[in-house]
Amino acid sequence: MAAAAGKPQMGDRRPHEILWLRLSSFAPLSAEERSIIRQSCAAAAFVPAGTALHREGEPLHKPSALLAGWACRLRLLADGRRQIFDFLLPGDLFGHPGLLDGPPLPGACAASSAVTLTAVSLAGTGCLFEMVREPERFPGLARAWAAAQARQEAYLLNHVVRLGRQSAYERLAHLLVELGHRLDEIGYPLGSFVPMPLTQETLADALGLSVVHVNRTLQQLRRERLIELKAASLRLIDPPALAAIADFRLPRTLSSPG
Amino acid sequence: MAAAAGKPQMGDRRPHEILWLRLSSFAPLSAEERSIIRQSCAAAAFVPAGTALHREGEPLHKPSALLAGWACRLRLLADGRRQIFDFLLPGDLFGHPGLLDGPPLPGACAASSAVTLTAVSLAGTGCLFEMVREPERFPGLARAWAAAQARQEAYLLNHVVRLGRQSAYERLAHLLVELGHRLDEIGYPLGSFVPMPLTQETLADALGLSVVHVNRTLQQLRRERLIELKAASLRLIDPPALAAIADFRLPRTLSSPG
DNA sequence: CGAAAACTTGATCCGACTCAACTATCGTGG
DNA sequence: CCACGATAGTTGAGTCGGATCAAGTTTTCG
Repeated sequence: MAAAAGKPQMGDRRPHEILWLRLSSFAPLSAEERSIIRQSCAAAAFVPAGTALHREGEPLHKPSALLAGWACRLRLLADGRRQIFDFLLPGDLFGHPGLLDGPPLPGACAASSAVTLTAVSLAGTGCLFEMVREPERFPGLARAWAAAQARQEAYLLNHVVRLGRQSAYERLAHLLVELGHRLDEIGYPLGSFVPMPLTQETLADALGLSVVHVNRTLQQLRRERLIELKAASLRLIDPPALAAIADFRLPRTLSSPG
Repeated sequence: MAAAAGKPQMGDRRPHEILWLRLSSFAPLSAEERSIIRQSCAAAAFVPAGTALHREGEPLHKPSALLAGWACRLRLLADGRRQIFDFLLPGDLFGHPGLLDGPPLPGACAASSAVTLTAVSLAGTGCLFEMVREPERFPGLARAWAAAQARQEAYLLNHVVRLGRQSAYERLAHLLVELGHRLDEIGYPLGSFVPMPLTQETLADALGLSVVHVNRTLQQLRRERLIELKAASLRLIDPPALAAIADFRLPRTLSSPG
């Protein structure tokens, strides 16, 4: 499949390009840093859908980056209920412990599991992450990393708002707009058809709803011509309207001209 | 022993001790680092209840530490709904941007507001935080900081689980056990009476419930002799039972012998 | 001591869940 | 290429947890 025909821009370019583009959108990177990134992506690992990347409570190994495919972080309750914390898209980093300090925090354990939702390709956890530990030598990488972190936390806060204070209708609108913006950042323009590999059950586990209710709510969004969703493909027909419904706010984590 | 009579252990010691104890529970600190902490706490600022520490979208200033009193991070929706993300207790750090990288991430804005829930005393945002930016020189401080961060994220994940997949009864049990453990760490033994300055409305805004329902659910917990709650004082009568009800897991973020 | 804030209580309503089919789509092997 | 089972999506009926509305009552504090 690889290219999937209709996909615009750099949906799935050379593995290292997605990571390069993503990180350099957070902070300017030197040529040396760029070459480190390329090197780190050279040995990308392929992982099938439904694989656990790490499990809650396990000591966490090296952090890594998603180059292609989707994954999520989640927790399983004792009685089988599932809660998804966030989604990992191409270009996203994960596996960070407390982060970029010297010795890698011994005894630190993952507070969540991570599972692939589609087939996925992972950056080799090689030199790249040793580098991040030397912020003086690689200031660009270190800053990009920290900014990506901050961004992810902002998304987590969005998620808390959805779960705590929004209706099913608002939650779905909010999440879909958020994903739309994230996909926009990695080359799928907002308002066009973008890949949406999440099943309704996955959406339900993320949004704290039942599958049945996710289904009905999606239909409502379709009926109102706010979204188009078929196969594994989503189009936000009216992003501003969706954002208004959901009280969605772009994370102004950093950069951004004005 | 400063004040307040009935409070056990080091509930409210000299300001710098709480921060010292807290941070050194995360990583061993050198004498030099300790003196930095003391210095930073010397100029503690007093802030009354109900004060905004910072607002969403504002560029964030220096990070700081709570030495006494409670605060919370929250977001306000357009229509007045409120969602509380987490609570800040004595010894907690806040105001972290993306964190401890070199130049302080220009353009980074707070993704949440922070408000004091009681009168509060804040560590002077002086030298302490300049120090954290030089991890090579102050490895203990840097690691403690990162660990505290990781811990806070783990609590945020707990919160997502509560909101997404638990009943009102479970949510309250879960939050109360969590607070119990956090208070235990700062000198209020688990199972004893501890300060609980949160109003039912605050609990409601944290747990995504209505005030009325928080009230009824608290009564159920009292009726079942799981908690005792009066005035601004809470006692977890049966922490294991509460933890079982709530499927509560201690964050094993780091250290801890085993 | 009075007013505001916090907490209770009861009645009613509704958003979302559950249960239980049923249909469509997808991948796979015969 | 089709038959098949499996996975994902759809639909309807009935129920319930928690919201809302509308009084109270108590506590706190100036």
